[in-house]
Amino acid sequence: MELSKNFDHSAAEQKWYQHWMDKNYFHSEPDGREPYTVVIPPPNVTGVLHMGHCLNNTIQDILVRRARMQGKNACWVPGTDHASIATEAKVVGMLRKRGIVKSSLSREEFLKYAWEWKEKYGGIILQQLKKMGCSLDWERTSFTMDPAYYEAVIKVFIDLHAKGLIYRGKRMVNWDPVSQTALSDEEVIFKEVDSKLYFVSYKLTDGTGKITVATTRPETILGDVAIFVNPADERYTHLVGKEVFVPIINRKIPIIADDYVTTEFGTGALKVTPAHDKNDNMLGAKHQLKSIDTLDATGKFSAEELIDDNPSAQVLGYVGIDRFALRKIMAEDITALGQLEKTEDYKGQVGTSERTGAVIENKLSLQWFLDMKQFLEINPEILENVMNDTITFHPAKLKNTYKYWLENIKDWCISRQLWWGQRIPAWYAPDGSYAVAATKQEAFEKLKINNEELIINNIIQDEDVLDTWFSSWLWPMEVFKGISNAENEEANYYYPSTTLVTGHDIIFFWVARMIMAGYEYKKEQPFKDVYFTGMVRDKQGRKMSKQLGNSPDLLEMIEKEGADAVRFGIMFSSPAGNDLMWDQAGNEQGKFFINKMWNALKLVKMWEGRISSSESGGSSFAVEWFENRLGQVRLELDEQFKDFRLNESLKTIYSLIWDDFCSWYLEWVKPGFEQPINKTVYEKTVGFFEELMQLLHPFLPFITEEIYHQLKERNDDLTVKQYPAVNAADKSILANGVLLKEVITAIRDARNKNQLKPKDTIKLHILTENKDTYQAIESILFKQVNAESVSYTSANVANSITVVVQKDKFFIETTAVLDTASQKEQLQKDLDYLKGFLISVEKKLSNEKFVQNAKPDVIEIERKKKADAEEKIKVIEESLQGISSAE
RNA sequence: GGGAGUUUAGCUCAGCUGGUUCAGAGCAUCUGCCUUACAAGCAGAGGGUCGGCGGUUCGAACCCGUCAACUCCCACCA
Repeated sequence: MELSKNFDHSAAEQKWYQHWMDKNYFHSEPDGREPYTVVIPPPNVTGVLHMGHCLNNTIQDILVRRARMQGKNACWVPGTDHASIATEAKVVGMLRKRGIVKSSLSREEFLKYAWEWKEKYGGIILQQLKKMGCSLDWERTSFTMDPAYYEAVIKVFIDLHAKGLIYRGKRMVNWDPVSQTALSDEEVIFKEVDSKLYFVSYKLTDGTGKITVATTRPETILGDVAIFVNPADERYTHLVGKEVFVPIINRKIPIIADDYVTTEFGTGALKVTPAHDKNDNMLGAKHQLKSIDTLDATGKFSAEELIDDNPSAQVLGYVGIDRFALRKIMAEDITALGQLEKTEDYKGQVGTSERTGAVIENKLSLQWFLDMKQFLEINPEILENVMNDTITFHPAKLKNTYKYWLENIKDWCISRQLWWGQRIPAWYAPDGSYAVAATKQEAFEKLKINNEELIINNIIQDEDVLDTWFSSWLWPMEVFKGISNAENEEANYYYPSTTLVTGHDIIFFWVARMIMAGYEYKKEQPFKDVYFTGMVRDKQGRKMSKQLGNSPDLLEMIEKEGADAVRFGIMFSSPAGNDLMWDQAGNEQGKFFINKMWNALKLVKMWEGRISSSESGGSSFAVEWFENRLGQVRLELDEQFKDFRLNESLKTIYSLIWDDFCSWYLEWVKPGFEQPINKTVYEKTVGFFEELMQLLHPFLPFITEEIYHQLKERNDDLTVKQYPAVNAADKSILANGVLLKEVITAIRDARNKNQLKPKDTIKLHILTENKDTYQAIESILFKQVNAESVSYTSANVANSITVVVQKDKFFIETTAVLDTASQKEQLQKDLDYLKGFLISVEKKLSNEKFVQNAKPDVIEIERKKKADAEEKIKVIEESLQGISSAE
């Protein structure tokens, strides 16, 4: 069958993925083999594939495919995360478009819409992974809100609550006024913003003067409960103990001394609003001050807690005004009172919501927390086993980051004021008491113990759901039902998983917490290696983002350029843990590479029809050399894979195929025009090509499978073909290969420099002490430098171009006019370099301290260098004489 | 404010235990080729004070100190 001019990626991708699926190659069941388990970092169910996923999943696929070909029982589990905030926001947005307001719906109605939405759009991202060629076990697709998974999350909550690790409390939390929910510290992103520092004076109640404070948030003034100064600050010592009026509202508040206050900042006087700031809250608690919240859940002014102050009409006029608008109005109103002394420009950090981008408010709120410190005390392996590499981080530098986080850990706020997610299994009685239980009935039984009158219909479940990460931290266990059905056969076989591949941006969100859950519930690490990928950036170094529009459409790209080319592009430049600058040019290089292999295939297929049964002729050296070269590279690849240096592996294979196989080997065995090819050589060549495809397969699965099948008729598939054992390489053959390449290059260079046309033939004379070596490679040399004859000589050959390689001399006899001057110049240059080199080596060897201190083998190498250099100098000097005498 | 990292060719990066597999790769550039698989190619070539300074050592891209620039993480001094 005639081969197409180019590789048709669309057809191959469709054909082979379907074929692999039909054969069920990606499905895994526990058996006697060693498992190689990878759980996908579940993308958001709302997500679409982007470059980050492309990198991440390509890496996972490479690892999994290689493991599969190494005879391991590879299992790569796909799935999605319910992503409570992100998904709820999407559903709310969708409803708004249809003219439905969330608050008009009951919880059940809302969830019905949410599930509808999930069923419709939820699986898209998984389908997209198929386009990339990912060899996931689709029969194991999981979702963090699957019934069993849901049950597992609830079970864990109840268990941790029973152990006293989960508690409910009124704490200062990060409040997102847009999604109207509490957030964990990790979900808050600090951004630098230009703001203003307002200098506001507060009048002393005794009429003796005023005190001025600096604040960035004048809108919180009505919630002030005190002014603080540093006790050592002489400017204010006389004021401590006095009272001032809060502007506008004229509530009396005290001036208190506390060394928390920095004298250098602003005026050295600090207004304190315990309801709106973590530090203020801490100060308020320390000095037993009350807390007055002046904002509602949406960040609008609320006068509810100001009721004691008999708010004026002016104050009531603020009700319902958004905090940022209020800031301006407040500044104006204080100015009108003559109490705004000045403003200064100020750069400050503002916390924003990771999901909505809204500026976070600190808010005192009743929430559920996980006691992290206690959790870590119970499970010291969480830190220890990362530090001692039981769980190995790649790159290792992230161990520090991990350690620092654990050592400074704060309690994890796990409740969210949302509907989409696992609903907190706590039930409240009308008297405010509550019970944590799996079902309403159980909760009722518990509550009834202390409340005999209680009626079941009067207890109500907590309205909130759990943080998404409180479900995804169970992922490596629960995808095998390791929580909901602990100690089942599959969980025991596949857990702990082998390698986790994820972005370093979720080391705290996810990786650390999976390690926590793993040790708490399985007393075992969740994975052995963690490969952290960097962020994908554009070639200017900017993060890929929707706003910038610098993120290419991955699916469109795959469609156009092929999955293999895209995989090549992203892998070719992605060192572990470092950000990678993605450039379209990488895809081009991938396409060129694929084309190169396709052409090599065409060449080999051309030989198929003219195989000579004669065993004579052909180059046995080329075959032997490539066989050994393959073995050498296989060992190199093993090392690289061990350290997860995947981009280096790809480069190694790339060069092996392009340079060693195509540029050297195929040229060496290529028969003359329309000449037959030796049968053994042909079969070996096909075998080599197969092995190369096998090595490359994890990286570029489609083209390699296609070529594998094109090479000859067969019933097996590359995807599951097992790697052969590696034989130790024969060093002398490899050395001869290096020599041969060097000689060919040097002679070609000499031809180039002497302006010989490619078609001009030459007569080659070799002056060497190792004639045997050259006789083995003579036929290749002959062909590769376009010589009409090769012969051996024991003396310089006059009127020829002289080339020196290692200790051997080559004389190129040609009819073309020779430029002896440039030849001499070149030889002289080499000679000068060698002489300088020799001097440095001799200096080293005559240095007593070197001879004393250096390792014997290093000295031996230096001695050899000296001898080699001396010999080579001699050879070049002779050549120079030869040229001079010929003139 | 604390911590970590980076700095090597025009660009993106390797360089793992200090020593000839140590100054490398790919891309880009230059020269010559439409050579019977491939011009998406072939054959070659040029290009770097290894961020600066100082030190340790027989020997430093590599170890130490220091300065500089950039990046990231953590931390809400209002």
